[in-house]
Amino acid sequence: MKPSLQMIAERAGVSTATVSRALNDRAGVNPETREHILQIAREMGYTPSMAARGLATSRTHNIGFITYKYHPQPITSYHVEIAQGIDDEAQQRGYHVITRFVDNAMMLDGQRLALITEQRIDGLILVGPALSPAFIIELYNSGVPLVLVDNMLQETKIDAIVCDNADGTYQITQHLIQSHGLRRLAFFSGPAHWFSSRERRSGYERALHEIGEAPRLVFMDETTVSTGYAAMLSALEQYPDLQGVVAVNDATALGAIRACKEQGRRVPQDIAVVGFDNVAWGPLHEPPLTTVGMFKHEIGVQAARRLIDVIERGATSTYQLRLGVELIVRESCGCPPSERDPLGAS
Amino acid sequence: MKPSLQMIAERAGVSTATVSRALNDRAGVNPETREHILQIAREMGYTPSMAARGLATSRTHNIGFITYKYHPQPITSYHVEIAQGIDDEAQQRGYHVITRFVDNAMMLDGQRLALITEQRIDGLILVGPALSPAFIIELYNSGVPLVLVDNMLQETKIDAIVCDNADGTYQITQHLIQSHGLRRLAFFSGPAHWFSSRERRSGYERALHEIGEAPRLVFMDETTVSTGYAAMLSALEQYPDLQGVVAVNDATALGAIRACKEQGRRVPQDIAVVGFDNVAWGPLHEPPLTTVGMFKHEIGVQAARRLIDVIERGATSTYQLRLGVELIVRESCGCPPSERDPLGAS
DNA sequence: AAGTTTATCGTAAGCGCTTACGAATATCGT
DNA sequence: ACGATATTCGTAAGCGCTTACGATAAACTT
Repeated sequence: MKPSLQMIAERAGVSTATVSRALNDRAGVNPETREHILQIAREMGYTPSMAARGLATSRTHNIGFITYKYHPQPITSYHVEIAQGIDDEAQQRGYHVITRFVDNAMMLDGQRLALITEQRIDGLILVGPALSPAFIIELYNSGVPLVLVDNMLQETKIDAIVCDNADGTYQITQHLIQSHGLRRLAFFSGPAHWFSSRERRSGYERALHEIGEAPRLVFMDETTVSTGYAAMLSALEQYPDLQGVVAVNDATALGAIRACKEQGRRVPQDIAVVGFDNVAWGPLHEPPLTTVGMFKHEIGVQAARRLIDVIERGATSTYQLRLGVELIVRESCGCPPSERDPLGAS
Repeated sequence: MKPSLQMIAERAGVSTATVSRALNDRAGVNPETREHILQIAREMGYTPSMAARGLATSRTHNIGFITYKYHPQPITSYHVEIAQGIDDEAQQRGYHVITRFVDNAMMLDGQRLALITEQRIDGLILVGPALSPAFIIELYNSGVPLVLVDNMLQETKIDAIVCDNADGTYQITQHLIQSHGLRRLAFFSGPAHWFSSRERRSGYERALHEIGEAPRLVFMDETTVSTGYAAMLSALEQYPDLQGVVAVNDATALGAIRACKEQGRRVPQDIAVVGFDNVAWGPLHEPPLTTVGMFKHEIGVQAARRLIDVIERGATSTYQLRLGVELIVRESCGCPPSERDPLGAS
């Protein structure tokens, strides 16, 4: 029989109210009796029933982690790392995370998430640029605390944690320009309505603008290996004198490189290709991928931290955090092999 | 104000008991009143509060998904695909999944999971071979329904969903033997106490035994790119006449290939290397990786299905399901390039 | 010393649901 | 037509916790 507040109260010779106060560190209980109660609770191995506490307080100590159900599977461990960051912070603060993958059908026509209507969660973290704005806004309007990750709805005032996408592409484009003397560079962009695509594109454009070069854009409706492959074929045709490609992410960069190889263009000698995300297999690829890394674990931690803060203390103003990124130079940009970390992190 | 059972009862002019019965499809309510009640519930957009229901029934409709917090990040999307399978099945049956990453510290000395003591979940799915048997057994003894994935405790009678590891390595080893005429093959094994390592090793050994060849084993204490790399160096030294390597998973296969390249051994011409897992970047590697694929999504679905069955109907006998695997022939075994699916799935 | 504040703790209601039990009514047998 | 059985539904208790409120006692005031 699992010990209840009731049982502890009897054993300690006090009322359940006092036990509750003692256990929750609330004022109004004598230090001695408090200690006594805690002692007994410890002995009996007491842990509160979250259902009961939730019913009484209408707080669950659960947070939702919503992400898009990519199909096919993306090639990255992106979500896992963010999820770990979230879980680390959540665990530390006594929360638990419920994961839900949503697809397009579920985002349609006001499908309220069961998570919300059943009051299973105190707040939600929405990850990725593929979640539709309509869906996000509807969740927002339902009143649950919300934090966006890797996405931002500019018009609204929804909290968001993103990495500095523009700075990332700016840095990596500059690297191609300054370290390798390349000028005729294309950008392979994802859907224009994706936040990260837009931002990454802007960083690339700024770098090109600074040297007075016209941007060369290729748009893809997804950001996978195959769309990267197709984009490269189209780019080679459209811009015969192309010197390099800044891809919106690593998966498309990889597809692009594959296309180059098949077309007899050597990477990086004939054409440089760089990505964004720093996926785990980047160092193992041939050539090893030059890319921009984001601190995924940290992003998760920050998202959870903000969400829990809002849940517990309420929100005053909007919180939109932009975390820095790191340029990761390997060989696909034209740099020589490096000694350090030839196998990557894992 | 969120509609409650109470409010529906008033509107319908019946008691809450009747509403509850109607909503839960229980017997003892007139078809007409039932329809009337359902109608009103629909109009008011009613969804039950899980906290209240949970308190009354001591069932949460939450299941836990516990996995090891690998560090560094593994190079595979393994967990994500399984998680999606689990979530798909869970969602369909009205369950939600709480994910928790555990590390060695948390598995130590009888740390009861808060998930259990706080009664947040009705059952648990434990994924991966890295969770310690002591930890698993303790959870098991606490009485929560349990399903193991990619792991199995032979002595106990804990439910498990695994893939046919032995058959996988048997098939792939046979492929090296029969299609490529190789005989002097090594197996790179993970920790011997890992279930999947043991099984995979046994398939390899069976294939070698059939041709009367002695097994060549190299043990690694982890199964990462770097341990694969180190294992290859050691194998080349130990077995100068080595013709091929069956690696316990793709990450180690990749590390092994990297080592070969650095040692001036061509893969697959001088030495064949094959893996297990069919990670997403396999087709993009040079050479494209020959490997064994498991149906990760299906594994997740089956695990969730079994778990929920046990939760709802109780367990009679042990359920240990072994799902088939598929041999995926690419080029690292020595086969010629294939036309189909050059970019892989994504 | 009487009134005022403060600390401690119990009483009891309530969170939103489920469910045993019994009452009322309807259906069936003969 | 009368008792026996089945169906429908309300009453009320209870799940394990929190919390407003009030009672009591202790510690201050001037």
